[in-house]
Amino acid sequence: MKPLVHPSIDDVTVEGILHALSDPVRTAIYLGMVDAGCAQTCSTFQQVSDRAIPKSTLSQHFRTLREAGLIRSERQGVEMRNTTRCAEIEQRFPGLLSAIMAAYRAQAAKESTHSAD
Amino acid sequence: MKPLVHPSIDDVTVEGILHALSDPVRTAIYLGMVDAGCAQTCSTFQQVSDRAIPKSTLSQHFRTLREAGLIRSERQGVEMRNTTRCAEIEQRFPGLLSAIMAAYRAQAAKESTHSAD
DNA sequence: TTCCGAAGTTCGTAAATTATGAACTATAGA
DNA sequence: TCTATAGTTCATAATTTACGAACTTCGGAA
Repeated sequence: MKPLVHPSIDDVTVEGILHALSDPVRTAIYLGMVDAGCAQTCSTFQQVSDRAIPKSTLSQHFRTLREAGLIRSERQGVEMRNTTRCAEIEQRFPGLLSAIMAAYRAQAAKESTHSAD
Repeated sequence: MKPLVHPSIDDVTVEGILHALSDPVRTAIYLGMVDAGCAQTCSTFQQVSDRAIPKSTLSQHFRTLREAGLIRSERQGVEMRNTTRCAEIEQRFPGLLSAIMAAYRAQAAKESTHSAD
């Protein structure tokens, strides 16, 4: 297996971050990791919003998040511990991640309200 | 020609915005419009960062921005007047656009510094 | 040790997106 | 009415993404 690639924070790009977070599955994964506040394994997310994601697809999504610089993955025994790189990104692009996450949360809140109209 | 489609602000999604702005050409267009502070035509952007963009491609990029809800386009004679929908989006997703634009500007600033290292 | 199962990755191919040239539409002005 | 300009649409090539099947690793039995 190839070693994991993590871009240095200076190589992280805005377009990479936006692209990674423009996919609802990856966003669900990322938000889940942020909410958990601690390392998460891939298999934690096999089920995303009522939909079962094939593990090969899930693996690619984690790779996208990793290569965009959003998360850090470390092999630990047979599984993978994933943590967010929020702090580094906050330093490089202040306010970016929190604005995106707030927007997603606002959208989710609105959607759930909607069905009760 | 088909009439132009503009989503209502309530149908604008975060993923749509992030996807639209994860492309460097579209971002350059959008930032250009914001900087100009007034309506811009498509042809203003035929040249984006040293690269000539075919007009069919440019047309698609404008469509993507329009359908994501980022801009409003109105036919005016033979040309198209494009304006941003910043204010509406700011209301729906406070801070999102300004954080993204600030991040892009920070990145551009760093890149131009870089060559002078 | 050797074997087995769990967790992920990689590869090949199908499906979906995107880019772009060529042809077309609409409008202003001569 | 003719022509040039600004932009759109369409067809197709190129790129990206999804996912099943096969593979790799590691941990824990037996």
